[in-house]
Amino acid sequence: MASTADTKERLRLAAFDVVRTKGLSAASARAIGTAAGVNQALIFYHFGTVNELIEAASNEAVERSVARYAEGFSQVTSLAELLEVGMRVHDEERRRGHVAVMAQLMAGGQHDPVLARASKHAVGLWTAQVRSVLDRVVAPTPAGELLDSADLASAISAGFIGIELLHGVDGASADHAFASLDRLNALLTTVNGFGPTLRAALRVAARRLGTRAARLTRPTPSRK
Amino acid sequence: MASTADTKERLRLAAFDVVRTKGLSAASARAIGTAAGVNQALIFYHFGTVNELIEAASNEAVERSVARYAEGFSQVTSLAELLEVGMRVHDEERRRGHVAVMAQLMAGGQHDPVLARASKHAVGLWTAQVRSVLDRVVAPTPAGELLDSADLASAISAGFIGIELLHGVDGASADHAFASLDRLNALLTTVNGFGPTLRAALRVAARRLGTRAARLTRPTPSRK
DNA sequence: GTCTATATTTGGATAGAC
DNA sequence: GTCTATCCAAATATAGAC
Repeated sequence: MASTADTKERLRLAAFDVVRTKGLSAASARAIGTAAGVNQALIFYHFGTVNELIEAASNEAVERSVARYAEGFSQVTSLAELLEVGMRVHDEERRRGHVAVMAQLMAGGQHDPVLARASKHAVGLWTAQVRSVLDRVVAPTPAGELLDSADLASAISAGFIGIELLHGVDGASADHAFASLDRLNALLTTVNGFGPTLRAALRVAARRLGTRAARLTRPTPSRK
Repeated sequence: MASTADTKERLRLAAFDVVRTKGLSAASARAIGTAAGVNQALIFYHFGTVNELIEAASNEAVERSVARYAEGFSQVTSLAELLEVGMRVHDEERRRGHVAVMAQLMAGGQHDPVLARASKHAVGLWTAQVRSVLDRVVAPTPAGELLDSADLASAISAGFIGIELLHGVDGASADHAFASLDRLNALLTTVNGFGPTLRAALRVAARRLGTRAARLTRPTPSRK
């Protein structure tokens, strides 16, 4: 009592699982079909190509994940709480292998348009979620004057992906990187405890340096 | 007038080039052999397996790269200068496709021990280079009291990899992430302009938050 | 919708001539 | 050391029976 039109669902789940446990390069039609307990030919019948199946699998997974934590994020009221919730979410998503899958898709997406689209969608959903919290919670605070929510949200996404890859290759080094994020966050939270004169001094100094840094960045716009 | 024992060298360069331009999944023995202008069988004769060739190619490239910028890093005397040199190096290495190759290898290294070893070596060399500058230049300053050089160096490496992947999938988003790094650096540099009382207050506050953040981190040690 | 069978291509790897 | 020829495994994708 199983095989109806949820064969597609089983294929999506199996595809996600194979990418998660064995990596993108091992996610062949045969491997996924076997994992799903159905014939590999059904992948092409239902999804067209293997990568389109993987895209569907990723989309489904990321949409569920973001929804899963949406309430938790909505209850955040400070930068410190955002740190706390964000780290809990990241930790849980890491354990579930979801970050690993995203990293695999992003690497594959560098040279495959379908995987690129899937990656952009996944990263975009997480970034939007984080950004909305930043806008609501951090923007009105002193630290918010020094940061741009879109910038920071993208940086957080990129950082998590980078740390995930580092982790799979050199776990100790990834732990170091993670510890560093804590410190920077602590610094930001500390800024929120500053008085008005101090804030003004910070803002001026940061602005001076910010424009200079921006000038250095410009040589590499998003050429693609 | 060419083919002597530098066939190995041509294979290494070709392997690097194929990974750079077409990605790891397209780096087959045949593709690399063709790019090198030699027969694919020579890959197995000289290097054993394709991945071992790719490892040799990566090792050679990263060693040359680090040496290439070593003098520039050695002349850095401040955090602001480190930002400047670091961004110039990153920009140049990105244009040369070296960051892209590292990202490909790290993704592949998640499930392949040879590629994992190559990735660890590459990331390790860059991290060590950055760390040595941090130790020399930043550690004695007020910002240095808030940061750990090993932590920050790993975070920088991870961040660059993450941004690279993000760039290939959503260029605009990657630009946002990069801008954010500038701002954080500006903030750190600003801290270096603080007077002694201010520094002390910062240090105490950061330490308080740091230990709390560390407690949150601990649940995910470098399991592998 | 699902399966079996198969056409076709591509990839890793080796044997053996030169 | 290098090449040709080749074996074998695995991959995508399709045709056609059920």
